[in-house]
Amino acid sequence: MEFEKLIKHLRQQINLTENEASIIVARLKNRTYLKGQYIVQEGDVCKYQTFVLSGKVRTFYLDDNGNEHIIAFGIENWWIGDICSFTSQTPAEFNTHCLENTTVLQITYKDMQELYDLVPQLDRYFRLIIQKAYGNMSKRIVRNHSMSAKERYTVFVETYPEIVNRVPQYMVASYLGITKEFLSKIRKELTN
Amino acid sequence: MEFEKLIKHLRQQINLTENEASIIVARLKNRTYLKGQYIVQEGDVCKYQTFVLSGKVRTFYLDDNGNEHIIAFGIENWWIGDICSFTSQTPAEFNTHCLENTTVLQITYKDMQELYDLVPQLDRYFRLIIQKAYGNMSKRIVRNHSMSAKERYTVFVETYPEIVNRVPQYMVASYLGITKEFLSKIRKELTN
DNA sequence: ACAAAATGTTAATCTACATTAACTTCCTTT
DNA sequence: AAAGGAAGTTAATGTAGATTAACATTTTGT
Repeated sequence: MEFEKLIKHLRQQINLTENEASIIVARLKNRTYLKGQYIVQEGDVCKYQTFVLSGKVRTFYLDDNGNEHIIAFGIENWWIGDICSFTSQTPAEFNTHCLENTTVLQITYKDMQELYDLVPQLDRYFRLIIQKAYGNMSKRIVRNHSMSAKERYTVFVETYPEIVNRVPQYMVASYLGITKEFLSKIRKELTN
Repeated sequence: MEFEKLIKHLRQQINLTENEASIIVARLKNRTYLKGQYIVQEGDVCKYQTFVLSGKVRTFYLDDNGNEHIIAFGIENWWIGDICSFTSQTPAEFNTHCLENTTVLQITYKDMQELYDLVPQLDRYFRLIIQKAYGNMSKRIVRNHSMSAKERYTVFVETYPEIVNRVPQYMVASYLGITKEFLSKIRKELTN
C-alpha cells in the first residue's frame, strides 16, 4: 500500500505507534501528476507538503530574462515543493514541475498543523530532514564559490549518479549554474 | 539575566511553561570568547549548539588554496556553528570565528538530546528556525546564479544593513563570492 | 604619537564561462 | 518511415569577474 511507504520512511527517523501512524495516514492524499504538469507554480500558494512515491520532478526559479535556475531535483522518497511558500502560506517564487508521470502523497497546510500537534514526533522528523538539507545547501554554496564548473560537475555525478542519467543534460547545467554549451565542453574534456 | 534573553526568544515561536523554561536554563552554559578566538575549528567536532547574546562571528570554509569562503555571519539572537558537525558529531568542515568579543549561551550535544525529549516543543522551535534558514539558503543560491555581483551586493546591503557596517569589506566580498578588489570597484560605481 | 599591521583602492592583464549561431543527433508522433 | 521538435555539440567572439601588484588609508598595539 502506498501509504505504508511513507510510514516506513518516517520510522527510519522516529518512533510511531500504530495509532499515530493511522492519524497520519488519515490525512494523506494520493495523487498522480502527468509528465509536464506543475505541482507548484510561481505566484500560487504552495498548498501541500508533497512526498514523492515515484517519478521525477524539478524545482526551479524563473529569472527576469526567462532563464530557469534549478534549485533541486526530487525523486522517490524526497519531500518537494516551495518550503517558504508552504510554511508561510504566501505566493511561491519557485515552480515544481514533473519530468515524468509522478505519484505523490500530499498533506494540506491545515492538516499538517494538526499533525504537528497530534504527533509531536513529526516536528522532530522534519527538523532532522531539514537540518540535513540545510547542511547540504551550505556545502553547495561553498562549492559554487570555491570550485570550478568542471569540479562541481564531477562532484554532482558522484553524489547523484541516479539523477545524472535520468534528467536532460541542460538541467544538470542549470543546477550547476552554468550553460548547457559549457557543460557540453566540460564533458568532452572529461572523456579524453 | 542572560538566560532570560534566550527564553524570551524561544517564546516568540513556541509556548513554554515555567517548568520547561527552567529545564532548559539548567542546561545552558554562559561563555565569553575573545576577539580572534574560534568557537568551532575545522577538524574538531562541533560540541555545542551556540546562541549569540552579543558580539559578532563569522562561519567560513577554508579551501585548498587557503581562501576563505564565508557561509554566514552571526550576531545577537542567532544560532551559530557547524550544524552538520553538531548533529552528526563528526569533524567540522567549517570554522566559526569571533570578530569581536562575543558572549554566548551553549548547550552540549548530550544535553540537547535530553532537551528534545524533555521539551518536545524544542523540536518545533528548531524546525521553524531551520526551515527559515533553509529558505534563505535556497534564495541565496538562486541569486548567485541569476544576479550580477553588483545586484547581489545591493540586495545584501538592503537585507543586512546591520552587518554591512560592522564587518570588514573583504568579508562581505567573501560572503558574496567575489574578490575584495572587485567589490571595491562595484562600490565605486554605486557611489557615482 | 609612532610604527606596524590590517584594510581598502586602483589599474593592467588574464581567464572561466556566457553568448550567439549554425549544425547534429535523438526522440516523438503520426 | 518521415517529419518536426527537443536535446546536445561545436566554434567564434564577448565579458564579468579573477589575478597581480603597487599604493593609500585606517586601525591597533605599545
